[in-house]
Amino acid sequence: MTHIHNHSNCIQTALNNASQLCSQRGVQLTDIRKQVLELIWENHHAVKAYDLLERIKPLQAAAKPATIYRALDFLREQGFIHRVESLNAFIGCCDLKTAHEQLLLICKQCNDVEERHADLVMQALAQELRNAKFVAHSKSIEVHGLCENCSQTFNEEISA
Amino acid sequence: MTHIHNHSNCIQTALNNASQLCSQRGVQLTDIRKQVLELIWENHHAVKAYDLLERIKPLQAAAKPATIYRALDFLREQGFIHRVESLNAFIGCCDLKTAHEQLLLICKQCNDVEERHADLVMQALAQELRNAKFVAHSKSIEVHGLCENCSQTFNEEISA
DNA sequence: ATGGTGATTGTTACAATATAACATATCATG
DNA sequence: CATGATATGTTATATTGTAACAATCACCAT
Repeated sequence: MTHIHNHSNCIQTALNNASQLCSQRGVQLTDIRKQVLELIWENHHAVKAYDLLERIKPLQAAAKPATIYRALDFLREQGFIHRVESLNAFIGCCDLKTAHEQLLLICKQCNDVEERHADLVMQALAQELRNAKFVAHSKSIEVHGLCENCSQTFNEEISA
Repeated sequence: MTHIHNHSNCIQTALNNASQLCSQRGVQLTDIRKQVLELIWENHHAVKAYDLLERIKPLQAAAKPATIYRALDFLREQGFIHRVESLNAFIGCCDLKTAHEQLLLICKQCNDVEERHADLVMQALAQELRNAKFVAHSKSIEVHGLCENCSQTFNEEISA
């Protein structure tokens, strides 16, 4: 994620892609699902399920935990979002086209989550799994730390 | 993890190493902490905090959630256990000597968790983090699937 | 030995995350 | 417009994890 970008593009792209893929797949991007996806895309932070619940209530007065978790399940099955395991939280998937296995870089400072393909990491991992004779069904690679911007800020602060 | 092994060795080694490291570090491996570590090492499955709570009650009648979570915090700080993020569960660390960043292979069938060094994966990841200019504080790599034994069993079943 | 200090544990209460189960409504299609 | 599948409403509860403060214990200097 570059620090400065036109985020409304991100949202629009995500919604358009999801909409199109749902049509292709014959599944329904209902109001609730779309609203949840839109709320997740409000920024590049990982979002908690109960935060989504609070934020969807103006739109869906009847919303309950199950409302959110069902929408999240759907969006995950369709590959539109990732679950950040180490945070019990969720982020929009930036890359619906290619393989849905990515590296997540989670900044402790600004809370942004950056998604990266990291082909070489995935290749090395695939080799390691062959060595281990382990048949993988799903992979999660999550790194916590400071993103480029925040580590710069940090350095400026301590040298000031 | 090989399927057949003398597990009492695993437990003894883990407890001895922990004990020795605590002495070196001037921290206390109290009864509770030792008992929790021993319970975690009862097998190579990931263990849930509240399962530990039930299982420590015969030994510590007063045990409450905080009892377990405090012990888990301590054991993690000391690097004696890993938290399996994708399971909200914990396993003993098999490798106290080298870097504490490993690949966890989690079998859906038998629930065993295998820890692997995966140097090449870590190298590729380090390179990717340099590319991203991301300063890592902690890493979690978790793969769900079938271990060697269980995938063999599975193949035998479907060919039978 | 003894008293002070920080570390550890006891205890109560509660917050945060997630699911089960069943009723109702909506949709897509014949 | 009837029907089955999909989606949502609703209530209740299970699971996971913390906060806050009191009591106790371990260690060290005197």
